[in-house]
Amino acid sequence: MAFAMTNDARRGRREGAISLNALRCFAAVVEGGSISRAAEILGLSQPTISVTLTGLERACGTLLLHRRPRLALTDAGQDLLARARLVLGRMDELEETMRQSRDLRRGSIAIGLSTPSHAMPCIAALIAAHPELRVRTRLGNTNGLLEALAACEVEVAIMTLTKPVEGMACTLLVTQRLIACVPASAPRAGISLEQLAEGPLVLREPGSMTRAMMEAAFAAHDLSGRIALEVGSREAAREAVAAGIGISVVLSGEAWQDQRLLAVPILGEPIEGGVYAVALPESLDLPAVRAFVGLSADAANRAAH
Amino acid sequence: MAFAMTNDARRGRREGAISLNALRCFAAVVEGGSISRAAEILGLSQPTISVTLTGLERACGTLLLHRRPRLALTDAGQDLLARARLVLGRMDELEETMRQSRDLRRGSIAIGLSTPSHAMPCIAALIAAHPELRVRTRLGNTNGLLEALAACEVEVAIMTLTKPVEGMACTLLVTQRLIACVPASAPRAGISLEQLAEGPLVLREPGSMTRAMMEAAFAAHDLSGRIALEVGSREAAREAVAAGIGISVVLSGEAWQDQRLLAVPILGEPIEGGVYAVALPESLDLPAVRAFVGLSADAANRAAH
DNA sequence: TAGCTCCATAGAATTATGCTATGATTCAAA
DNA sequence: TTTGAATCATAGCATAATTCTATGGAGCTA
Repeated sequence: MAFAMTNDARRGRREGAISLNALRCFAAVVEGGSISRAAEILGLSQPTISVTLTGLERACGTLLLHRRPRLALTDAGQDLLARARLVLGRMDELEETMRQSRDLRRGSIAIGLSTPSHAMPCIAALIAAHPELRVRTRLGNTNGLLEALAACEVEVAIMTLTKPVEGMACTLLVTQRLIACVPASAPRAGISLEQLAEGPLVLREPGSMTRAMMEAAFAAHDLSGRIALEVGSREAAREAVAAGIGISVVLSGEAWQDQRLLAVPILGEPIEGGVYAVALPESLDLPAVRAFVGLSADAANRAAH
Repeated sequence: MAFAMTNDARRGRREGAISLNALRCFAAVVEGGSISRAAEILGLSQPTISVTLTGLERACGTLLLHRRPRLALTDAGQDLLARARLVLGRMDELEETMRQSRDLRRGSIAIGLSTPSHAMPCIAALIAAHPELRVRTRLGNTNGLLEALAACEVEVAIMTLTKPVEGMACTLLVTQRLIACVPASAPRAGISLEQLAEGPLVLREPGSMTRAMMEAAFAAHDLSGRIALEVGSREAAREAVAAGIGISVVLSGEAWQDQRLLAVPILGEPIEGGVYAVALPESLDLPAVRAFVGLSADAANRAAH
């Protein structure tokens, strides 16, 4: 053998995997026409490109470009270049996609809500700030929404709670008290807990926080409410009261704008609950959830003024 | 703010680039349905996958999959998965392409040759061993081929040299001597250098190694050949001798099978030259060149027996 | 020949990558 | 309820990859 065995044997070894970095270097070298120019383009030092390129050739098991007399792609280099550009192109798209997701210029969020009148301004703020975000909503009572959160059916929910839920990230938006709702045809200035217990009451189903708060208040005073009708929605409750079936309770912020009804305060110690934005702790790593919670808190602060 | 700021702030940081490795982990986790399973698939440990996945989420700036209650892709995760599979697919193709290039199941080689009768068996061996390799040839004299090699117009060449060329990887295949070629109509048993110098001679153009060897031999003996005709190819020389224009010289292995001609030894010290496989040193990193040189040496060894 | 440009190599510092060991959480069965 | 198995996360450490600066050699130009 007359040819030298200097470093050729080492180069011939097939070792290491092909890295994105190496492909980027290679493409830059071809684009720039020289290793030094590639280093400039990539903002790296010239030796870095040189070494990376050598490593790529080792990984490919073949020379990729002749350095003399001027930079020239070999056959395999030509092949590699086309495919490297394919890979890098898809990679750029992928990164752009993630950038859009992070900036909420893409993607979607499912929001649960038990108190639409509180939730809608928050949702409106979200849509205004991120018009390209797809927003879905789901109505339910507190218990149902907590289950939906645990099952990842919604990412975040606006709901009523007496206190933050263990294991959930709960952001208090506003504090509200329960008020009674009576027919306008039988007006009164206020109503005591005892009078409420006598009913007849129109209450929501178990699982509703309004119902739970009411029952807790009765229990604390050794009372038990006489429930005339159990309803599955706020709308049903409104019509029931308007029809004279009984008295209902509702959060102050959710009082109906209805001529047939009258909102009256419950006398004695106020029965208070909070409207919270609730999410799984890890869901706060979703940019859309983080943005929604933040905007909701802002909206609540603005409304407090 | 009611939600904890444990490690969420850290995760929200946008840092680091997205690596192929991370994408492979992510795809494996989705495919396997769990982090542990993904570790199995990839032959890595479970913590490695866990850490890599967290790093990917940090790089993307968003949660990619919910771990509770069961593994579920987020919106961004769904996006990422599709694009990750695109990138990884192109990457697999790229690696397969390089594997084929390395194994000579793809690609091409340009071979220069000055002595077809020596080169063709080598080329035949190359084609037989690697039928999918595209082979091009180019005929020329020694000087022309050396220039073509330097300009990367051919990757390797089979040519005659008196000694290895500096700066080129030269593999000696066989050693041959010059013989004279006279018309069959004027037969003789041998011819001295002096008789040759008297001519009339039919010689190749400058740049031909046969011509250079002849002139060197004349100069060493203080002779100068009388050139009757300068020709640009071996075929022209053959016809010139057959036509009785003069005497020609040729390497022993290149003697013509022609009834009109007679090969006779040159008396005195033999004028020897070697048939070499020549390439740029770095071109030996091309698998096709390496294979061709190896096969050529093998073919020469076999022929020597 | 002198100077300039370009590429390759060496040695050192920083960063990535991957492992083992271990803790925390969840789910199912005793 | 409690225990055990399974799964994921974290910590600490070792190894490998990446990138730098400094320097040498080769080719081109004035």
